[in-house]
Amino acid sequence: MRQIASEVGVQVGALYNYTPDKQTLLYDLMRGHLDALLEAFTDDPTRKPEERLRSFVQFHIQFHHERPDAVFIAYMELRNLTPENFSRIEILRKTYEDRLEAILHAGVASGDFDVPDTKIATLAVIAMLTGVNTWFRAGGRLSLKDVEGQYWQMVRKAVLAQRRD
Amino acid sequence: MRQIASEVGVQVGALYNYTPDKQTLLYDLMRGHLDALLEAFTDDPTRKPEERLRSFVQFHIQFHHERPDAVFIAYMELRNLTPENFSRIEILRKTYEDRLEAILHAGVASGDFDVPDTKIATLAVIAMLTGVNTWFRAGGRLSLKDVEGQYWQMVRKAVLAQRRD
DNA sequence: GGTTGTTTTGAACGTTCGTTCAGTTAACGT
DNA sequence: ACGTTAACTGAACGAACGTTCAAAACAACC
Repeated sequence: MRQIASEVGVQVGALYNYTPDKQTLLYDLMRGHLDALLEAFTDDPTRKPEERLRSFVQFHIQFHHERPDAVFIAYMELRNLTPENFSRIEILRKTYEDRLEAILHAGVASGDFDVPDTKIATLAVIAMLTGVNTWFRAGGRLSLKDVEGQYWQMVRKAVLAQRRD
Repeated sequence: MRQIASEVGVQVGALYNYTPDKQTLLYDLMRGHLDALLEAFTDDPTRKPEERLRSFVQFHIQFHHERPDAVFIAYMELRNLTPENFSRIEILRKTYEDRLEAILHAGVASGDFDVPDTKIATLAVIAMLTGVNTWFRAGGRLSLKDVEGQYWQMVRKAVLAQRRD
């Protein structure tokens, strides 16, 4: 709390005009992040599953890249939530996962995708995409667009139904 | 330190017969985990890249599943290392990544795999596999063998050179 | 059984932490 | 200019933290 106050340029007591306590502040930060995530994501169920998945991959990478601090907190501070707040955050996270799973499910139903278990594929894809935040920094060898393209190709191939031979 | 002492069944002062300070204890835990990881992993460069990759996937999932606490610490406590210790740990982690990258590189060279950038594919695969630890618990709907199989299929398809049509 | 060496205890130290609050300062409509 | 409301300061509180150390307990060997 003292570090936050100092970076904001205020004494620590002043923070308590904005949050009842530290736990609530942490919860509000995470909640705000996940609300923004769910609000920003758009999906058009009338499009082809492959197009919807491509949109998801691009969206996820871009959204997370723009908010490295929020993403870091949302992952690393989970264990400091009270059980009640943890449950609330998990519900939001699950909601987001369900958006991806719906896409994978549609693709399996249409025969475009082939995965044995859409739930597992969902978690695998999200883990893979979120991993970008741990290493990607703008200004390096590759642009974010390059990275998006490469991850999209890997995700696409991983779930696509293979032509039989 | 008091919590560790209490779970060990000892007073807090006694811990300092085993570690000079808390930072060193944390570093030793991480170091031990990564040493064990590198020691346990085996790779046979004379086998086919696809076989080597399959071994890697299976090994990674199994090894991490057997040590949930060590894995948790190795990821969540990174930020509490001093810069010197952080660098040392990063070197070990990079060494492990290089093992996987060597496999992917061999596969690309032989034409079995097709990825634009083996470094990115390496990070993507590891992030995806390590993600298993965040949700898999024995005794659920799927066995660890099932999970290994499904992740292997996704990884395999993601990096495999596609037949052209 | 006594001696030596190793471990553990129990208590204390100086910091840092989250939080509170009386008192001061700033903001603003009238 | 004044009065009211909102925001911030500065100092304090109790608790928890990492660490130290003299004294006590234990272990191992002759």
